[in-house]
Amino acid sequence: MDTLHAPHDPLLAGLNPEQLTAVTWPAKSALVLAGAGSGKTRVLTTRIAWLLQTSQIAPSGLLAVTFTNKAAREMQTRLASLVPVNVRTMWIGTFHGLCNRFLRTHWRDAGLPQTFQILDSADQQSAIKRLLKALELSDEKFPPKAVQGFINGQKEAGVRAEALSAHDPYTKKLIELYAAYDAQCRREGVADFAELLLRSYEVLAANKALAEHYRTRFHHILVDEFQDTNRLQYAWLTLLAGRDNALFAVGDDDQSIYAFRGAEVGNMRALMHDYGIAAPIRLEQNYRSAGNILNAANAVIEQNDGRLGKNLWTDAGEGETLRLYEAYSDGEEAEFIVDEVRALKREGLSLADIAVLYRSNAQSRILEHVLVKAGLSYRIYGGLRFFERQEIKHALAYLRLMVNPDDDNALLRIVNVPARGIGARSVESLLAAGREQGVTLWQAACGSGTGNKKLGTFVLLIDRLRERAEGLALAEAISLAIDDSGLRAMYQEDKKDGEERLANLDELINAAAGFFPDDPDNALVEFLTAAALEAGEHQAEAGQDALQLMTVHAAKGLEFDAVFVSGLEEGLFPHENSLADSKGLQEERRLMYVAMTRARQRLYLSCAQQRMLHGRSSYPIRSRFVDEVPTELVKVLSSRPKPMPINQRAPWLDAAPSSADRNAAGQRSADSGGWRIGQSVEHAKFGLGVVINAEGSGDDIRLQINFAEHGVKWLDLRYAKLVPA
DNA sequence: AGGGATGCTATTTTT
DNA sequence: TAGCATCCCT
Repeated sequence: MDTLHAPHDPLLAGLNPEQLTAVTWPAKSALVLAGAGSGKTRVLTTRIAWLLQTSQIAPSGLLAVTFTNKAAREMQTRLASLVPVNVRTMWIGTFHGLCNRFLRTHWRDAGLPQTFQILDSADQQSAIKRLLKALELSDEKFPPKAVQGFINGQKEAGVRAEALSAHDPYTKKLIELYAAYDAQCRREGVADFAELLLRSYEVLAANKALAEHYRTRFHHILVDEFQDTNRLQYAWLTLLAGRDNALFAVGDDDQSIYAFRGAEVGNMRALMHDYGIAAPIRLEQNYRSAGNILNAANAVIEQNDGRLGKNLWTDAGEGETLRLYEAYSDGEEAEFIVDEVRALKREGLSLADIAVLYRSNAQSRILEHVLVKAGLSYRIYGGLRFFERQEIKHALAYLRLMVNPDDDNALLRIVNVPARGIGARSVESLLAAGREQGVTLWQAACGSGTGNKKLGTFVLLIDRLRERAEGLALAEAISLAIDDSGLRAMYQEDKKDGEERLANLDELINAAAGFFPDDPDNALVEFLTAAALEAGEHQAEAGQDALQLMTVHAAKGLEFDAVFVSGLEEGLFPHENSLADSKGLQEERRLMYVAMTRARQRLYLSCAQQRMLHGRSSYPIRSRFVDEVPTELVKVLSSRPKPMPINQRAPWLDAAPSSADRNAAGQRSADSGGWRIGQSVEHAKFGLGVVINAEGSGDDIRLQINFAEHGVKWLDLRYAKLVPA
């Protein structure tokens, strides 16, 4: 590194000049354009450490915000290794985590119950469904997801229902729904994710003294992944920063891949404008990837416009060229990848250092299929997380009810789980009672008195649980709830997957035993909050060495020795839903950029000429992104002919026997009676090819096949020996 | 209360 | 194609 400029302070040793500039930036706002693999996290944590070490700020005077819990944890861990501070007491966390902390302190100002509970997306959706039912609106006309999107979108723009107006009746109704939903949440003492942010913002905006208090406190505000902030988050940050505090934002506009959920890359320019930042500090030296990979990625991202501008470089040499493989079919693409992974493994790479990336989750299926066949261990990111499991949600619902009985979502979830004779009609009348009296279901259940004996027993159960949990350690309280609610017994009866669910419930008790609350008297509320804000790892650690499979989105922030970017086809990557406007396409290109910059040494690009999509064969063309990579950086591993365009299908093909469907799905079948256009086949003499046309019927069928080595031929099925390939 | 039939849809996802 | 949600029936 640059020893000439590096001061003697060991904290700063080894930083390159740009990193050093960023770390030792004076107490004023800055935007750091941090390219992939440029040491972003290091800069962020080292700056905090430097500010502390040089006594420019006390640990309490600093606010550091990230998007994910993982990033927050990493920052805390690394900071703790640099300077002797208690990172737990510092305001380092996610936007939502910090807002939650704020609201737990200022719950009165925020008009929330002290024990308010947090709705995750699924909870929010069921709350909305319930609301739609209560208002007798068809979820045909008002799809819960759309309503949810509307509400969250407005909240993330900082807009309440009262501030909205519309002329068309549909939007009017949506606004009404938004208002009714918020009223419902208030009644039940719950807050959704966006609400945490908006409410915090509003409390600060409405309370000058409080805002001033925090502004006097937080002289340095640091933000990670700034390109992912939404409007509300930016407003919240600027509110806290005021005029005098330093807003130190780190981000990369080229890695902005979350516009679809409200991220505003424009916040980067806004920050420069609003805080008089003349130019961003650019971190362009990359410590991750070989030169060829960087040059390829640079060439692709250059096709975008409106960039702040950045060019990654490395002094580590060119490394290997990229490899491109064009397969006949999705199945053959998967086989290629698996073969190649095996070869890499033989060369000494461990599977955990290899990743297969794809644009959409559905693509993992075929890869899994081939991996299982090959006996390679793999790990797929995505899917159900721990706190999203049914049995965990059930258990948490009991706990939530103990803490806040007005939580209707929680009550509805478990009022009859396990079955206690409170069926649909009892629930209906309870809902009706609540609606009539304008109270929560719990209040209605208590009020009904002798009306429903079974409901009374349920109320008693919850009350007794609450009393008995008093004074118990967290893990014991949870264990008690699981036992006395009957959940444990219920899963003991369940032959199907009861065993696994019981194991998960025990895991929940374990998690509670290892949970250290800030305030022991408030352990249960804190635990429930943590469960909502941090739903857990995406999948249990596979433990052993396993190939990593994930979407490109999930790969952001990670790196691997070898990376396969698969399914590089028009319509898939870039995805067809993004092709309508250039904004969408440019986000897809950033996605490609993210994918490519995950690789340290070797980068494979692959695509297929035939792919099953929504149950049909499609014949995509190779992604434009592949062609945006300079050819001299790519070694083409295969160049096989594309199937001819299909102008007309033979009528009999559309009524193909079921065996044809199975063949088309990529499974080998002993019965090779049916063939499909686009299907890969193998011929003893001509080798591999693709069916491109057909004629005849019954015994007299002729197929036109495009062979890789021998070109296009017509074959008579009566004589030709063909096998699916 | 749960299982089977039916129908619809089909990116990306953290908190 | 397949996964799901919903509905209807037992």
